[in-house]
Amino acid sequence: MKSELKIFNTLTREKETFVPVNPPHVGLYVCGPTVYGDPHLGHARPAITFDLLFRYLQHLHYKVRYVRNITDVGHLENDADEGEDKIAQKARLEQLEPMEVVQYYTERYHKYMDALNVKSPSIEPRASGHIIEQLAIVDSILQKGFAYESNGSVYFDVERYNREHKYGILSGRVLEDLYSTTRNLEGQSEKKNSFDFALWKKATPSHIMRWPSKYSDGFPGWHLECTAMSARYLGETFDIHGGGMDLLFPHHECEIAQSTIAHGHGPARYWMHNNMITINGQKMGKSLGNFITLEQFFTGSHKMLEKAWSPMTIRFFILQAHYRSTVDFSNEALLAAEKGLQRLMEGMAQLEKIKPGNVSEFDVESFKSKCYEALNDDLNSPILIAHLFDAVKAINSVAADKISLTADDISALSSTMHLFVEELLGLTPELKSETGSEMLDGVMNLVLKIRQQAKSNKDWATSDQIRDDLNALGIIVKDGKEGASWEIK
RNA sequence: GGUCGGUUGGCCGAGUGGCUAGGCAGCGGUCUGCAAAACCGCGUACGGCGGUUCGAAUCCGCCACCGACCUCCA
Repeated sequence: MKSELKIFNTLTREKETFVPVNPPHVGLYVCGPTVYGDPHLGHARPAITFDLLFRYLQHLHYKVRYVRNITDVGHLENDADEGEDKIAQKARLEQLEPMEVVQYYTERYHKYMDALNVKSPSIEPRASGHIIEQLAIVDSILQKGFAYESNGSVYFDVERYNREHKYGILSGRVLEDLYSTTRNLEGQSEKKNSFDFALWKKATPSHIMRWPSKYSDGFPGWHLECTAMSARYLGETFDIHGGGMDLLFPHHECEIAQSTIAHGHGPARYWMHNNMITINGQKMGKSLGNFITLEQFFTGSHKMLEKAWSPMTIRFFILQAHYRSTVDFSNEALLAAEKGLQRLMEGMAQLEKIKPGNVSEFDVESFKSKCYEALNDDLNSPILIAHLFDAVKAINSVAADKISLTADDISALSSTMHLFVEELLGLTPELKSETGSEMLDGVMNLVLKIRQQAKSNKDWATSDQIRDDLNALGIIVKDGKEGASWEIK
């Protein structure tokens, strides 16, 4: 039941059974961030999507090498191959060495990915550390006649490529259409066609980030880094290439073209793309100025946020939608996610406390199979979560003495829940109180004991005062069959 | 304009040609000294118009609206 993972391959637009090139090894490459700004909600989506994939593949006993790059050079700010390098621009504006910018935002990115419980990839290579590999690919493509030099820069000849291979197989673009739809921008005279893309760019005198090459002192084109680094660490053919849908064209299309010339074939067998996060139905994007950083989410410091949202709430919110659907942000939706997550985590905690019975009235095996089926079906996390809630309902019913479960089944359910909730979905209980929990436990037990005594004496005034005052302090008292329990809001 | 995708009950969000998605919110009930929590039950939704079919939210066509990509963005 664990086998038969199906994933939607953008290349074929169909769900395909996943078969690795060299089992048990799996090569996974995901386009990482360009580190020139604080990580925002948009960064969380691919990170969490492919984190789930990474975790699941490992669970299936694949030996996964997960490469997620850090783009620290070559990503231009503006129009096609003419703008300022993003890192360089930020460095200029803040009067920093470009690598200071890179260092700072890389650390910020790591910090917030950790908070979201996103596992580190196996390798996190930087574009600037692979200039030699990138230049080798430039040479190779140039030698084979699919690129041309122009004023110290080297451009990929898309028209020539299209004559022998098909340009647009991933995105469904037709080159003829691009003639009319690609913008003709100022200063593109270096290129034969506007849709040609840079493999190597000659640096202007003011450009700080530059490396020597036989073409010019310059820097690599943006699309090249992924081709160079994926080939270096995963080989020229690897299993899965992932990224956001917005990278589908032109970035991934260009990668395929480069790779096809340099290596004789496209880089990956399966292409996976996560959809966008929207705010009020519109894509969240830097250029639109409507993005909310993760820090703002976690602290609530953004005018659109009604309150702070915890990392696990964000993670759960994202996992509650399928990765290929857009997910629309709103405070209301986040509140629903927060409460839902709480219910799930309380169910997990309740599971450790319930008492076994003689019979089982919840089919744990069938539940487990359904959970696997959900993930096997193109990582359908919302369906998985729906099944998890069915289990929570069963757990609560046992706690309420409505149904019963045998000790064996409780144990099996417990390991299944931990597997799917914590290990695979990566949802962990959040520490609500950081200090003095042992002492607090003792104090609370005392307080609740006194309240119980008051209740026994029908001294409702005292018992209610304890409850209400605790509530005002942020501690919720819950009365149950086995006595009262408490938790911090 | 071109290409692609979407339109599901108050909100979010799955989905298969006929069988309850799930969460949040709401309503009724059980439990409770009261409340909270928990449990039980309820709403009978699928953009519009046609078509295929015994039967369609699910297949086809047209229309409307929304979005993404076509320029950097996860």
